[in-house]
Amino acid sequence: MSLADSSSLPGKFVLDPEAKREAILQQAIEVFADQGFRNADVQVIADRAGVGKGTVYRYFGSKEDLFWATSLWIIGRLRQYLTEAMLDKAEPIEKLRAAAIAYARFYEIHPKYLEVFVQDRAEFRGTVPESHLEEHESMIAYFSQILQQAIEAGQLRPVDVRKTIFALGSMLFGTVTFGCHYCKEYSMIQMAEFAIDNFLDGFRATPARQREGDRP
Amino acid sequence: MSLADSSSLPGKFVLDPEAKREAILQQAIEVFADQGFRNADVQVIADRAGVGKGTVYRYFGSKEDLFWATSLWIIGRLRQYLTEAMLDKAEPIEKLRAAAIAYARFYEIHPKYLEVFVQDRAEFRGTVPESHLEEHESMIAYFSQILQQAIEAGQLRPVDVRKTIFALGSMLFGTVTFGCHYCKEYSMIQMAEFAIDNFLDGFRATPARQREGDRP
Amino acid sequence: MSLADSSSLPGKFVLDPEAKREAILQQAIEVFADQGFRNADVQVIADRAGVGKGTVYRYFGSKEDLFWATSLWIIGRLRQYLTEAMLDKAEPIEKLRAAAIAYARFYEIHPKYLEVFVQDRAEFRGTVPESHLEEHESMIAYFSQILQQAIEAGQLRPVDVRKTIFALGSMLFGTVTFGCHYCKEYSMIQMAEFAIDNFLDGFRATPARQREGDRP
Amino acid sequence: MSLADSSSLPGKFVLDPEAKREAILQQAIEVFADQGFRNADVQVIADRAGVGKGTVYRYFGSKEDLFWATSLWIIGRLRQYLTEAMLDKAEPIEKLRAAAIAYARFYEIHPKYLEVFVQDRAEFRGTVPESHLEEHESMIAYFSQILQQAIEAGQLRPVDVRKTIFALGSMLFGTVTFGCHYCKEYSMIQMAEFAIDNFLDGFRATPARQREGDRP
DNA sequence: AATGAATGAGTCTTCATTCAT
DNA sequence: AATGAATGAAGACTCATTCAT
Repeated sequence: MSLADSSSLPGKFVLDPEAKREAILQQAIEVFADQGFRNADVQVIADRAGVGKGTVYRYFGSKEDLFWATSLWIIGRLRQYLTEAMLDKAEPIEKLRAAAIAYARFYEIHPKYLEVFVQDRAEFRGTVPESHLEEHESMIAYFSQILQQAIEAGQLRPVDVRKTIFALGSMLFGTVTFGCHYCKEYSMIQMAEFAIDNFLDGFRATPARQREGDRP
Repeated sequence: MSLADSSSLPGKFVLDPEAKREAILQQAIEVFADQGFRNADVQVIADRAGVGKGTVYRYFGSKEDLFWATSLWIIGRLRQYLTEAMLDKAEPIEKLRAAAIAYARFYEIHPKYLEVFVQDRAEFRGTVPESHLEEHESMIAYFSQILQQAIEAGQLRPVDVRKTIFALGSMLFGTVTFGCHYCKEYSMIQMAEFAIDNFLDGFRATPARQREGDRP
Repeated sequence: MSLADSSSLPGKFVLDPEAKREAILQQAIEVFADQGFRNADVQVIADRAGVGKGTVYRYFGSKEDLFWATSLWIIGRLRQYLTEAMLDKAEPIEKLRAAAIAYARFYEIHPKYLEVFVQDRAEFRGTVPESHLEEHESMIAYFSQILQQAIEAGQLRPVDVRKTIFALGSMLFGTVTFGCHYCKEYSMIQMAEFAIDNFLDGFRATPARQREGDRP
Repeated sequence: MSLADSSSLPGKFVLDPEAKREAILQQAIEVFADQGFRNADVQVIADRAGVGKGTVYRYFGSKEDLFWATSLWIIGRLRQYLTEAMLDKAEPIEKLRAAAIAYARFYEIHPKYLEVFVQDRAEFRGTVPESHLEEHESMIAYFSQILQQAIEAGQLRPVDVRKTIFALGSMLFGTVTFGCHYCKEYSMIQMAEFAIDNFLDGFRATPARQREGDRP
């Protein structure tokens, strides 16, 4: 081992590019969440990530691109979290319910991610990048499929699938961003549970009142 | 009427203070909606309102206070709009439905107001002024009262009123901000109608399926 | 007496022009002293004087002219104060001594005046108005005359009168502005007494050591 | 020497940080002296120093800090100048006299420095930074020591050392700032020489009249 | 004469981005 | 590849002065 091989020396860690990229991303989330996109200072992100300012630009191109990257990263994590939450659910309708509650839990666990998400909506109205739309369409397609299964299994009425998924997504978005912004009496999860149950009730093939007590 | 009565002469209108305040406010809404709060330039607002920059500061104190003023003005208009939409409805449940749809229609007619609303949530997480909270609580109380009446009239199940109002508000907020941001296939109004109907169905004392066709 | 004769009604005093001018001047001194010339806000002066901003401009023309007016007013007061301090002194040399100590006492009693004086020197290096120079020359002439008398009376050596008066003025100015800015251990008056006594000693026809104890 | 060694090429000089800092400082002195602190525009300082405005802020933090830096720099130069002026003087009393005249010469050579000094007193009455007070106390201590030696050597009467040093400093400050502001007939140096000689005379153990002609 | 609303030129300060090392 | 010094455009806010009432 030569003296130049500093990567294995303690004290000053030399990160590989991927780890460096990840470090910048994580700090960017923190700073964007705390300060808002416009208020955030790239220098602060660089400092917290332990890299030079130029490196942030080398890796992400611009402050805006960095923001999109954080946003996309969060969406990826959300997708993964929702997927895992549905793993042990057999019934399509239970998958939807589990996903909805996981959605709230995700942002309850990571409130910073929520702030980034809100920034996303507020700052960049007409300029969502292609990658985001694709990711979004992909999730819609995924949940539409599950909803379709629920309908085909006779669990839900034959509703307009796309419209219903949008309504569900909107409701959840509203619940975590708005409801819990003004309402401190209930947690996001409580509100989401309340919302999804009523939501599903409205669409059930078998009216709710006849299923009284069929959930734990 | 003498020639000196310049206030009625065309060309250069001399606005009274209230009209000037209103003009600034309207332009502020436009600019905040188009550029976002941080991006907005007070000079631009002043120019569009036809006043000096100093006048904007004279009337509103600071850029932030100007923003709060626009935000509060919009909430006032929304409240008025919702109130009018419920005027000719007799049944509590019909009032809620009418208000929900009016909520969407309000932002569909005034998309700029929606952008300001979103800015509100994104920019000022922990710093909402007292006046806003009061206004908000006031609206919650008002709709809670209607919901209570619906319950007492036996039209809705005896749900947790406050929780339900929060859920309703969250759903509507989500519908107008998020749903229609990504979904261009349906109008806000269509989505809101879809959402409110299902929402109410979930809470009806008489299960939805037994009321098939009871709405026009 | 008609009802319109409001000047004699209690509650809201209507000042005659001279009193109003005086009120503005006094408040200007306070504000210039507290904030410095550049930092001072004419609006604040107007408010404190209980007049409109326009009135300040009507009476004094500009902020700078107002400053000169305050400065000149203070010099006038100083002159009067020094004159009174010399009234009961018979000997020329005692007059000079009394004036020097009164100079310090004047600024010790009115520290705000001192601040204005310092502003004067700092802000307007090359732009002293004619009226100030005249006032200044007038005081120099006055004290030169006294000094001349002291020389003719054989109390002081035949020094260059003008030079000596400048030296005396400089020393006193330095004592009140600088010495007492950094030195909190002695009052302006103590420092001025110490300074003037030594100053005069240097110029006495009869060497100081031979007059030991001839002052109380 | 390669062509790439651009630092020695004429035309566009690339200054090292210390030289750049110095350039900004020098221009700041000029501008503060000419315009006064409040009136000075940081942009002008930057332009004259040949750097970007941001660079000024990078080096000095704020306009006020820049001012303190110039002020401190000048004090440092003054101290050095006084020290050199005393080098070839053996007698304590001659050291004091040399320092006093050097004090005047310093400001006569660098009138801009004087203006900065006056700004210092006028603008920042109660907010002198610690570094300035330390510097000041250090100089007082230094001259007090010399004065003490003069007393112990029997050249001066046993006066209150601290008080006398303050009186001397005040007199010199007054001489350069005030005297020479109004009096154009004598140079600072002439006035200071006149003042210090009389000042010392007042404190001599041997009365002045007995030493007639002992100075050139 | 008195007022104070309106104005806009003037300034400090920040920070995204670049680029020489 | 990595850095961080340098930049200058941008923008909030102030306040002396004016002038219509």
